[in-house]
Amino acid sequence: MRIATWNINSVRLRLKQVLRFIKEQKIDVMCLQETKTPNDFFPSKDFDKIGFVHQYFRGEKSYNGVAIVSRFKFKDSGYVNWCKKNDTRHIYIKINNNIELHNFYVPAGGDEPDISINPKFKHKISFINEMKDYFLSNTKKDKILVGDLNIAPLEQDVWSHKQLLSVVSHTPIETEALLDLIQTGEWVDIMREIVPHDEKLYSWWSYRNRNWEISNRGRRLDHFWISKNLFSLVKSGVIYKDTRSWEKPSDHVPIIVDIDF
DNA sequence: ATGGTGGAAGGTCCA
Repeated sequence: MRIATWNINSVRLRLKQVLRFIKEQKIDVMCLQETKTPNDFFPSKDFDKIGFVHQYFRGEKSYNGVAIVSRFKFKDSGYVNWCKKNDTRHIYIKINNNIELHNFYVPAGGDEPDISINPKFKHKISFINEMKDYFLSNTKKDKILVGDLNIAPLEQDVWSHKQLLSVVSHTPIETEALLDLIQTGEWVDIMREIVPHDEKLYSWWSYRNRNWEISNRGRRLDHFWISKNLFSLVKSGVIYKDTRSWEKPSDHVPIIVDIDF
């Protein structure tokens, strides 16, 4: 089974790119973040046409929104309202063998990395802490977690560790919280299991840099995790950088993982 | 030190 995750920054504006990606890469289950559209306007029929008739999505006007579209039937679906908000940042489904697949869009956190003055940053930290509590109390062992977590946890997950230490996405408060979440949840960070920690690895390049490929000031904000006991089933994992060069690109690129079930 | 760009809106917020 080939599962992919991608923050597409508007599912309606990026529809052609998503369909092209699914087709070219032969994706089976596609997880999307930042769909930015209410459920009534989600382009269901366009996914039906390519055989992705199994769909679950939660969206809202202008902001957030997550979706899972699949060529395989899934058993169950649901979501959690994190931080007592109803802001469409999470859904899950159960794929075959009752494996839970969670799709997250974690708050970006604003500009100021200080919970006492920046409510957005406080929200982000609370969100990560709630995820930790949730997966500690959810004792089910067979899980996958994907999405835009808006944190680049390791030194080589950003173009300059030193220069980004006080930039939201790479502050110690965030990176320590995320690494703690990985550890306590007994997750394997698949891409970092495959790519050595001393190699740069990014999934996002800002729109604000026209020469994004030359300057290569990226960050690894997007993640694909799996429960430790399932990791032996993972056959490959790739951050698919090509889409960043496509016409009208998202600023994020997809992650593709092959799992043997 | 600042602003650079893009998306959903149709002014302004968010990333």
